[in-house]
Amino acid sequence: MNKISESAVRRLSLYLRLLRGISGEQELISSQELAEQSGSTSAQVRKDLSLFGSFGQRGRGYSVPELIDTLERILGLERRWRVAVVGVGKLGSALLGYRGLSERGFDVVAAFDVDAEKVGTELNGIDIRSIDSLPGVVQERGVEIGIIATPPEEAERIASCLADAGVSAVLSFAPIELGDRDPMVVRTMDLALELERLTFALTSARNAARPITRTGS
Amino acid sequence: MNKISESAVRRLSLYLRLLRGISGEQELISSQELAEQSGSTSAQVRKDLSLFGSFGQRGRGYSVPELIDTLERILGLERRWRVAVVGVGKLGSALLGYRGLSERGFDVVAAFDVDAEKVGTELNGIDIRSIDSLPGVVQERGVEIGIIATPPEEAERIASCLADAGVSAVLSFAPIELGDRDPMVVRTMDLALELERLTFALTSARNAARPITRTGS
DNA sequence: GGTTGCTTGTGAAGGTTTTCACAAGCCGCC
DNA sequence: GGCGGCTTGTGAAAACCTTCACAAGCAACC
Repeated sequence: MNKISESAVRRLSLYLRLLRGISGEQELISSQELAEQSGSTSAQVRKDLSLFGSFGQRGRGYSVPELIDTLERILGLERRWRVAVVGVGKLGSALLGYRGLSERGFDVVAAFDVDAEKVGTELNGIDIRSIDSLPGVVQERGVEIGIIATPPEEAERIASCLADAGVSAVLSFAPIELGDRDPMVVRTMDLALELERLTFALTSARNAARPITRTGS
Repeated sequence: MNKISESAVRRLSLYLRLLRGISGEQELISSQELAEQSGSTSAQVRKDLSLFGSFGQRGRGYSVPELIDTLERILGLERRWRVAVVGVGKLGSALLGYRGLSERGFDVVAAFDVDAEKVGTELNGIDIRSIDSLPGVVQERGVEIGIIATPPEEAERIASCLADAGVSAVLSFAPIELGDRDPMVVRTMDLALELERLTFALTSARNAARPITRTGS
């Protein structure tokens, strides 16, 4: 199979989310409609889907339930995934209670923290365990994906720990670059970086008028 | 000025974060070093920077402090930005207490919620106000960026409300598509969508072997 | 059954981003 | 001052992604 671009995958996820939202209300959907809802173009939608096969009916459009099934299959969502949250600070706690995860097929089955005060307590039905017990718990509960919500200083160590424990993928909220740990897939979400993309957009019009020059002498 | 791609902006933010991390330890850095740390290539680094001018010294590399200044200028970070958090649930509370924001130049100066129980209380030094008072507070405190951390049902209304109040940009955590509200810049962070990118990566090798076919008859 | 209207799937064209490769330029040393 | 080692900045090439445009195919209606 050809390599699928990151942007295509992102759009496929988006289509799926939109389709689930209209499921039941509508039997068929055209690439045009899906394009409007996703802020894309109908050609793009068709191209994205055609990367994986032919799912539509010419003259009619795509069957909503079938397309949902297909996209779930493509994205690996025909089953649920077991997730562990590492770092039960404010962000970690928020994630433990986030319904949006289980609604989309992700079950948080474990939580870890270094803080001895937290270890042993329970939050949203998940017992908080110490980092030391991570390898054992990951194996027992079949954790496949880790979410790192620790301070940045610890993220590197936690990533190694998760990799050693056999976790396949990690989503990190720590604003540091985590080195590759093949075959574990790592992705970082940096909130401030996303805000910086906004400030760039807000500022770039102004910069266009007065080009950036070096500071100092 | 030529249009700058989203991916270039993302990388520039990343370079800046890395440079700040080594500031003081090192006077000069080569595109090669920056590439290694950011998981890119030296040619890419040089191209990204050359989009805005010539900041390096041939044979030596880039001055770390100068490059930090330059990147801050490019990204619009030579000044601090005033941010409001809308929705003080678990995620919103986590954001109000997140030091990573102020460290990177973003000051949370206001917080809003619909819950009458929360309105009037204070969290991390920020008073929580009702949504009704949003337009006034936004204007008084000069809020420029909004962060939407409400349930998805409310996100659309809040986005309109922020746009009407004159906020220039919004980062939303609600997993729904927010329509364009020109000239307000809107960006959505969907946690589950990021996890889906991971499950796609984990699954795609398998799918390559047995192509996706339509379900049903 | 033929005609009309609509929508998919897809080669080809067009556009954008990344990579390549090298001249230009800086530094330090002899 | 000239040479050698190193690194930038940048055209050109390659790779990649998006848009275009149209044949192929479905459905409904006469």
